[in-house]
Parts: sequence; structure tokens; C-alpha cells
Amino acid sequence: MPSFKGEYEHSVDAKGRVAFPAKLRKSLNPDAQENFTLLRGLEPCLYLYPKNEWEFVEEKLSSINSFSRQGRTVKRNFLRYAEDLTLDKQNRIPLPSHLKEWAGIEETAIFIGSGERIEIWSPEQLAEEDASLSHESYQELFEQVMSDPRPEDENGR
Amino acid sequence: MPSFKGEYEHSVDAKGRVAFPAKLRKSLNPDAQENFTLLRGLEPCLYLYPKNEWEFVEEKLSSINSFSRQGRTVKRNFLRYAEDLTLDKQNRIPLPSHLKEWAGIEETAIFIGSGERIEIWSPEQLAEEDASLSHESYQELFEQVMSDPRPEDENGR
DNA sequence: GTACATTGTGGGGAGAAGTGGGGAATAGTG
DNA sequence: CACTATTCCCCACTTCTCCCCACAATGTAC
Repeated sequence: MPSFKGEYEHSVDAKGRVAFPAKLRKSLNPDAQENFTLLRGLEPCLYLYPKNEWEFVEEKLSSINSFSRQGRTVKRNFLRYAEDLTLDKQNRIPLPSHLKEWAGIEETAIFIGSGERIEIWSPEQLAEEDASLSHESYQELFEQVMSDPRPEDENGR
Repeated sequence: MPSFKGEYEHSVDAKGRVAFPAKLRKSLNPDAQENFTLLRGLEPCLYLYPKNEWEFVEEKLSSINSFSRQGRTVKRNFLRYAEDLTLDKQNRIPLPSHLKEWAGIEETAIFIGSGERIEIWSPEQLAEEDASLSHESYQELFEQVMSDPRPEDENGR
């Protein structure tokens, strides 16, 4: 199954709508039917999961113990900022204002295909993230991660 | 299965299109059906994977944990600069402008068959890379890499 | 050598994608 | 209940991508 890839910069209009990139649309699983879940990422960006991939995330979440302090904390703070949304007839998504503000997205949004999910960044936050990653350190990290078999972690999403 | 080999120099036209070398075309797996993924290389060149080879790369990527910091950094920075593309009816590929600029490719592109993938270089960057590799150091490196059995690393792509 | 096929190179334009606005329908508030 | 705010639907325009065409150069077969 093809995964999301590429970087696309689009305008966010006055109503908070932004076009979902046509090339990313081609990588959507037909079962997902343009239904997504959008939430805060671990960096200052948003994570956009199509429905079929979000189901794996929920499966993982449901295996967490809701009665442990750690489990409750993770579930609460992961899910409280999540929202379901769908593409409109012009293939745009409405960015909820609380998520847009949190990620610092104003007039421009950058979509980054990252395998099973899509990240949505503001140009400023992305530039900061990029500035903190040198080519040398990326190269080392790449070689380390790509040559590391680590079969135990293979279902992490 | 035959692998890509050889070096071919072609013109890039004003629309960013460049002919895919006919001899490399003969080494394509018919299953790939002229579908490719193009991305930034680790050196200042582009990597072009036919679909069937890219699938192995994606398989490796999907085994990386998207919730670990290292995992998500690698996925983001590897996939954000990747794009799917297909040959047109004249067997040309459209080089996306962001990749073309990054690799310093202007009016001429050099294709280098490198086994399971193809590298695309600008003449200037290739000349620099060549200048920094003396025949002696290449010879040593060659003997070291080719005489090192290391079967664990053989799936790296 | 010639004739034909294949490969490489460049241009025009139709259709897809991106962008923005108005107004109807729905949800929220007092 | 009435009023306001938000969401959703539809439309229109601009820009970009991709399809098609044509010609020149090179390779292959006879």
C-alpha cells in the first residue's frame, strides 16, 4: 500500500479552509472515503490521519490501561485535541481554529507526507524545526534508524 | 533481475522535463509500469526508484516507530522530499522544481545506474563529488566493502 | 550505402488543481 | 422563542499540470 510522501504548501483562507493536496489524495485508501482525524502532533504541528490509519492508532490506545495514571494522562491529552473531519466538495479541509492557533498556522499551511500520516506545519515552525537539524545529524540518524532492525517496535504509529 | 548501470547525460527542458534513458528503460521491471519515486539523496543528487524497488524502502520505513522522536524525524525528512511520478508518452520524467533546485540541476541532468536505484546529478555536483574521491581511496573503499561479507546489512536501500 | 524505427527535444492548449466569495442551513447562546 | 455565529454548499476565476503533437538526431536492418 502506497504511503504519504511529499511536501505541499497551500493557502489557508479567511474561513480556515485549506486545499488537501491532490497528490496526497491519490495515496488515500478508498475505504477511508475522505474521512480524517486531525490532532496535535508531538512537535508543534498537526497530525492528520485518514480513517483507516486512525483505526490502528485507536487500537493501540485501547490497549493502554485507562486506570493507570500514565494511561489516563496519555489518553486524555492525546484524544482531547482530536477532531474528525471530512473533505468538502472542493477537496478542502476546514482547520478547527483551536488547532490552527496551537500550531501557529495562519495564512499558509505546509503538508508533509510521513508514511501513514500527514503532518501539517506552519512555515515558521517548520523552519525552526529544520534549523535544529543539521544535514550531518540527519544523515547519522538516518543510517542508524534504517540499519537498526528493531523488530519489537514495528507496529508503532 | 538486471540492475541499473551506466551513465547518461540528457537535457532538461524549460518545463523541467528530461528524457529517461532508453538503456535504463530496458532494465525496468515490467511490474513497475513506469511508475517511480524521486527524492533527495544523501549526497547532493536525486534518487530515482522504480515502484517495485521503492516498495522495499517503504516496507523498511513502515517498520519504524512513528511515535519515537528519532523515528518521526527520519520519516518526515525522508518522505517530505519524495514524490511519485510517471514517464510521459515520450518517456520523459518531470523533475519537480524543488528537487531540481536542491540538486543544482539546471539544463543538464546526468543519470547514473546504481543497482536498484538511479541517481540523478547535476554536472557540477558530480564533478565535485568525483574530485573529492581519489582513485586510491576509491580502491581501498571498494576492496573493503566488496570483501566484507556482512549479510545483515544487505537489505539496505 | 538507404530506409525505417527509435530516441531525444521542444511547444501549445485542455483539463485538473488551487483559491476565494456569497448565501443557505445548522448550531449555539441569551 | 429570537438572534448570532459557525459550518457547509455552491459558484467562479486563475494557475499549473499533463496530454498531444511535431521535428531533429541517432540507431538498426537490409
